[in-house]
Amino acid sequence: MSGGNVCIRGEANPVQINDCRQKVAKNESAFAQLSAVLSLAGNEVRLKILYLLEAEKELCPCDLSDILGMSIPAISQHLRKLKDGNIVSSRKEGQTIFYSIRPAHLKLLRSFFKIINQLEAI
Amino acid sequence: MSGGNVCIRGEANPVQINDCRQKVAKNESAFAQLSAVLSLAGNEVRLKILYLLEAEKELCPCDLSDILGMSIPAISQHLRKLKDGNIVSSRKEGQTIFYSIRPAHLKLLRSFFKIINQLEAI
DNA sequence: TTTGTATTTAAGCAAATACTTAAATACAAA
DNA sequence: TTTGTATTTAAGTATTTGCTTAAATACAAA
Repeated sequence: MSGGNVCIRGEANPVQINDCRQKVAKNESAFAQLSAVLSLAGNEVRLKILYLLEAEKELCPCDLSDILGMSIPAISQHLRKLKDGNIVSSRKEGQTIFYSIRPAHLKLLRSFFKIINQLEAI
Repeated sequence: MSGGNVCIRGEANPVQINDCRQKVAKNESAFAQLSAVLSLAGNEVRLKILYLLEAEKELCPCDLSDILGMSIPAISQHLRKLKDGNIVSSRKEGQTIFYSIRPAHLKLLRSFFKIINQLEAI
């Protein structure tokens, strides 16, 4: 399916359409990368986890389970997705595993947390 | 399920846990609102649609279908989700319906587009 | 009115999500 | 070694998602 639904209407601008196609093509990889991060942060539980990790520097699955009132496996599976997406990293101390946000993602995530704190104020 | 998984380990700090619980409770509505927007933008097709709407001010489903090489109903259903989420609005001109980004969301979305344009540069 | 265009809606379906419970790891402590 | 703690993994399941095709709207033009 491609180019089969072109509108007949006069206003449709072939130059504009082509320009748009190129914009999309040029940023294909950027769209994939960013949408992956946004969809991870777009889950309410994971957004809370990230917010808490930023506030507390690091937390373990057990603490998160306790704070959010969710089962340990549920939390662990969310953390796995965040780790697979390279948004968080982990370190081991004894039998406890501490998760924290990867510095590379802090800037984007902080813009989200700022919005959360602003919404709270309303 | 609540408070049933408290870790036994010594480092677990009851004060910190309680502090976190309050932070989450205080922002409950903000988490719901923001995660809704992020999950809408977290779909690759919708992220492209939003990017194009910002660049072109407004576009119709037919144009978007043509640009993105997707069926009209598929595009229409994405636009409906964005409209239900109050991220875009529409105006009618003849038989064409033009969609555009609601000003209230432009600031957040522009921070995404900025990242896309930066990723492109790499 | 009849015909055609732009769009939405509905129904169906395969794949992805987000949980559950139970079992498996890894390792510290007794 | 045995026991217990923190965590992950696996399997099962209900729900959601994102497309498809076909039908329904809405309305402009002939």
